[in-house]
Amino acid sequence: MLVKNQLFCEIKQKEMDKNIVVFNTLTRKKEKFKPLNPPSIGMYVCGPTVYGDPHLGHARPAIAFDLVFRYLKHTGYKVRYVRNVTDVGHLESDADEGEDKIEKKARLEQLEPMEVAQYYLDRYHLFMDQLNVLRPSIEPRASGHIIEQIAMAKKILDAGMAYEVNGSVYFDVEKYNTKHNYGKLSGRVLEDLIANTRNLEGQDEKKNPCDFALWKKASPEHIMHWPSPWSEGFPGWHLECSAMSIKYLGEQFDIHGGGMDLLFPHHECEIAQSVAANGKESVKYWLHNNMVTINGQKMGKSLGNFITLNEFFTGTHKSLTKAYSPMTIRFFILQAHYRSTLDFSNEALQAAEKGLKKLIQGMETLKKIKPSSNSSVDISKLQLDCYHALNDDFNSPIVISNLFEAARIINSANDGKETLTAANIELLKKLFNDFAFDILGLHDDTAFSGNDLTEGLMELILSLRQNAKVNKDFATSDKIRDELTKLGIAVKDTKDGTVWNV
RNA sequence: GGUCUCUUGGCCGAGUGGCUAGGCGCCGGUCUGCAAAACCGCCUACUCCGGUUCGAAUCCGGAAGAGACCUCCA
Repeated sequence: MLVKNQLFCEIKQKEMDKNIVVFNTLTRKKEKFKPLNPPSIGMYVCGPTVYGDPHLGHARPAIAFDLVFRYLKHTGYKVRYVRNVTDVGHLESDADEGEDKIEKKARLEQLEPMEVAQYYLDRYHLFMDQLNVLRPSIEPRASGHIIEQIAMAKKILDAGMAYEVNGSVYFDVEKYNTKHNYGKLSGRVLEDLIANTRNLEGQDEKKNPCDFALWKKASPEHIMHWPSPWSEGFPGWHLECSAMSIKYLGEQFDIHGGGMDLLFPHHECEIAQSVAANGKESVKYWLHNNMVTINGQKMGKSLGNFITLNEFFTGTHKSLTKAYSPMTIRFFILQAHYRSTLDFSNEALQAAEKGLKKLIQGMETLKKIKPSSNSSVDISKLQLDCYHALNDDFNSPIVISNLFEAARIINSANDGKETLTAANIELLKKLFNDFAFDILGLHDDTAFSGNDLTEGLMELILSLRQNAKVNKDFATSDKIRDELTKLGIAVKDTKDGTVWNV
């Protein structure tokens, strides 16, 4: 019976994996997902620039593409997932006069640039691990691929699509656009771009304000620089992703992901670079996640309205009424479709926290359900609906709604209002294992304690002790103090009230 | 200013040309020493104005509002 059931599931699964549909930004339509070389899939996602603590906005693409990675693997594909680390290269065009971001921070803190990058990369890993985001197959660093980037810039120069000025190399957008379409991904028209691009200082080297740097000559105060045929310098903003994706996934690969804010110019430039260097586009499906908003506005570095993951986990940001566990954050993000904006609020986060708890408890309750000889529910429909939802552009909210329905069935069965057969129970277990744990990557961290839990508990214990003292129940009040002492917590009654420390 | 996107009930959020997710919250009930949990019920929405249609919240046009990108950003 059980074997038969599993077989049925496997067959169903094979049917399902051929029907994945993804929204391709390139065509602005949902398209049938057909890998270039099944069962292998190449996926590249733009990773973090490691010069600050990761915030809620960084969790969105990490989790969105973690879901894609997990689901594609679940359906039997062999996925090579590459996510880069930007530890050099992003120019700042404002008052900093082209100073490298990593470097700027380094000078402020009197550290080696690589020391700063390493520190924040470690922080990034720490928080992503807590969010149960799987590590990518390869995590290449831009600083480790200078040679590849120089080689690609050379190819673009050889193709006549770039020019050198004073040791810097720029991509010739206008020339490229005579043969190809610069703007095909973002839907922009070059003439409009030229008319609307701001003229920033220090850009007189460029033929056209739209041209972007492939290689930039380092100014004397620049400490991060590498030798190249053109100058001691550093690679331009967009080159690393093109060079590294092609190096590890080939000249053509299946999926390229990233935040919608990278669509232009970053991803547009990647396409131009690939076409100029290799004569063909490298990406088949472009997937973009939407932004996390706060008070209706994008949460981001530049606006300074971001809340770091560390602040969420400890409840230490002024906008937070409490600490939220990593799984609460993960669940909160998965409750919205990856292409929709997601608005942060304490209320929404608390709703996510309670909802997740309900699911986790449903799974626990399932363990004690006694099987009946007949069934009053159809579990396989829930399973099928979950597959349909994921096949339809990774619709996690629908999956979650089906899991809630499963939890409702479990609770009702526990109340004797529904009946479940042994097969039903097995299927429910499989449902939670596959979708909640394996694909959505959720697990039980309800015991997670933020700093405020200890504070709250101590406040409670000490108020009970105070009550005992007021009632002259000194046996109880002394017992509380002695037991706390045994636990390593010192309690002292001062004239300003009771204080404690570990 | 240019390009694009969005507007769903108290909140968060799916989705569809007719069968009107889900969570949280509120209220009522069952249960309960009290509470919690659980279950049942309730609150039934789609910015506005036109049009197409037997029928639109869903398609088309217009208006208003919000946002993203055009500069580093996930």
